[in-house]
Amino acid sequence: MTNYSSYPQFFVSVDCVIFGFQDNTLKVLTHQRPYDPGRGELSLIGGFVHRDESLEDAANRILKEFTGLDNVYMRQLAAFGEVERDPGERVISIVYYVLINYGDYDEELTKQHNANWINVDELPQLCFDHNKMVEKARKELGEDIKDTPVAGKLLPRYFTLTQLQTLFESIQGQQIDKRNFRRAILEKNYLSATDMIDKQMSRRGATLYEFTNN
Amino acid sequence: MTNYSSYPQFFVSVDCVIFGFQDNTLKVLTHQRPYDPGRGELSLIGGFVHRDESLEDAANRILKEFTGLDNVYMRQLAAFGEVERDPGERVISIVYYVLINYGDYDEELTKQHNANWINVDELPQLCFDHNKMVEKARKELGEDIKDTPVAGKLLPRYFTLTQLQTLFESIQGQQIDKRNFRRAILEKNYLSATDMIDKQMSRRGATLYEFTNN
DNA sequence: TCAAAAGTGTTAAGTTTACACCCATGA
DNA sequence: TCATGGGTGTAAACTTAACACTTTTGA
Repeated sequence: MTNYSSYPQFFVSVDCVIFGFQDNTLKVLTHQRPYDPGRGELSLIGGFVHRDESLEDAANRILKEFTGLDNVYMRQLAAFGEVERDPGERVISIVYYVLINYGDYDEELTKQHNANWINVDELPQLCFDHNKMVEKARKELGEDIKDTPVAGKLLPRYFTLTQLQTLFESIQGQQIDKRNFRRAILEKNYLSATDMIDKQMSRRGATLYEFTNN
Repeated sequence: MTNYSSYPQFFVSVDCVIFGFQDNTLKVLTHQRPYDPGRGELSLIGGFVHRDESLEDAANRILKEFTGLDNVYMRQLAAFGEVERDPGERVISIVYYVLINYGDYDEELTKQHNANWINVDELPQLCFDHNKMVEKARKELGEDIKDTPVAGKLLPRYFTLTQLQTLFESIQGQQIDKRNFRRAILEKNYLSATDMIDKQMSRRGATLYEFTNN
């Protein structure tokens, strides 16, 4: 028979680095921690893992609870397990990074949770080791966006190439040449042009694209 | 006051995918699981996290216990947390991949633990989700070796370029052109030639190299 | 003297970067 | 008609890939 009972057990939480893109800026969803320790400090969206759910299920449940969203793109980033990372009790946290289309989340829910989007480049101090989590997630996202079509997860279904380029620029933190960007991204064949034109940004109007095999 | 006490707690283990390179083959250290569930099945080297140690400390402790080695190169790979991954109890496992020089480990210790090196390409079924762990670790190692000097961790201090190339080939699973390989690896400037010659493999002898800033 | 592994350069193909002007439109 | 963002091609630099012969030496 199994007998692990001489070993210690731990609280296990899931923290989500939820990225959104708005006003040409990469943002992270945070909220004010509603309980001690660290009550009132800024925190990533997280919660404890339940007995009957996998880590990924937990992340999905928490995400749904805070944003109303289902079926969201997420990837596990790392486990954070320093002994004193949570000054209250020993908690081991599994971190996911999550990409959502800014337009999709349920504003009522985020309000209820005191959740707010903060520019990634202007993050204040977050509780515990959450700043490290964001930093790591951002680095990872910067890699992933280069060779997988994840950028689409941060945009509405239809978008212009200029929007997409701005997204890349804000994730990578550097300017990109317009012609080179367009050639490169179109060559990858994840995009298809629609016959719609977006006139929000220019008199001339820009072709709207969408990701195929999203 | 902190009060997490309404949340469940979990056993947390660390599993190590320990890679070694011998006979021109990439190998993984496994052992026979000494307790139920899965007693006698092949398992990665692992153990439970203790209360007062970080995840990385746990990995180091376990590594020392099985191989006698300290200060070993390791990186966290992922957390595995499916509800039923361990058929005995719910256990969340944090996986590290570890690179050691095959010549360095303590053979007495590995014997005591029934540990054995197995060719990565011929792994039989391991217990639980351990095959997945190895697969993921191998993929990761394949990436890391391309742009960081981690290959050195799998080799003795002094080695020939042919040995190094064979190591790359066995990690990447494909042949590499000798001239291109040598040029590329030397350009990276992690290696320095010694004035020693290795005559094990050829009459002529091959220059021994070492990694700088190991 | 020969078998076996070590060592060594060049060319072509492909990829990445840098760079500047015309287009279409609504106000 | 003009201001604004949309759209387009080419050449140079660099990187990667393909390829074959000579060297050294111990048996």
